[in-house]
Amino acid sequence: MPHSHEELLLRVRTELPTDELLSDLSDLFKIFADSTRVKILYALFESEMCVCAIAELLGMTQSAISHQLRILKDANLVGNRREGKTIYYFLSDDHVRTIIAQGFEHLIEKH
Amino acid sequence: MPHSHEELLLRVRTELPTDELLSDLSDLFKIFADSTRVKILYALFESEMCVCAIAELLGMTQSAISHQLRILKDANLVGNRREGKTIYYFLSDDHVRTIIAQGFEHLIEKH
DNA sequence: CGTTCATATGAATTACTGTTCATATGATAC
DNA sequence: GTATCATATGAACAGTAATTCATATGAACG
Repeated sequence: MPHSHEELLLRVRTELPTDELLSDLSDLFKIFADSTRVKILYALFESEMCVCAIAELLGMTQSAISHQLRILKDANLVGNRREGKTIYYFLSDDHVRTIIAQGFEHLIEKH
Repeated sequence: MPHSHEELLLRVRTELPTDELLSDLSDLFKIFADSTRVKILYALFESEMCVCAIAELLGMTQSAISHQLRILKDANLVGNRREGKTIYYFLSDDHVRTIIAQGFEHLIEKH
């Protein structure tokens, strides 16, 4: 330590959220940290889609998409409904849009 | 495929950003997808800090913090300045605050 | 010069994560 | 019932990523 930073450390420590909350926060961002999941979410911006349509859109196997949809659903970012044999997935709320849009803005600004 | 979804696929395909852009986007979120990095960024909300102060604050080794700071710097999320032997890190812009705040809002809303 | 302090870095290890493959579930139609 | 279609799931594999350890850089001070 260059010189005593005790006051700073104390102040920052009191302002810092709990480990649990910060861990939850990074867990949330983990979901957006995979391009397949981002593509799925982006696709659902337009319209609800069934699993096989998403798979065809992204050129990936049904299994891979299904695994990712489970992660998105566990995180409450998407919901689904059954219609016969087909299951349609959709965005569960508009927070997803905002978070992704925010990331996009940052990218664009940094060209 | 349950029945023809060709029109939908075509429409979504045209709206979907390029693979490269979506990949960049998930790469950006990857940086927020680790609790150590989120803690570092959150600490820097308050004030610029030297490496050893961050290490002490988080109770981690200097090496671990240094590795993570490099990642944050490569992503242009933090900058640094030297003052003698000490190197101070700081947030490079306010986009970081916005992105993290947005994530927080989502967490809080979902309790 | 050499020593010390603050930080950076490369390699190794461990832990995690995404995809594939094979198989299971679950609904419809016959 | 059986067959088929859409989806889910578990295990295995491969790639990635965070931390540790040892060491290197680089500045200040004697």
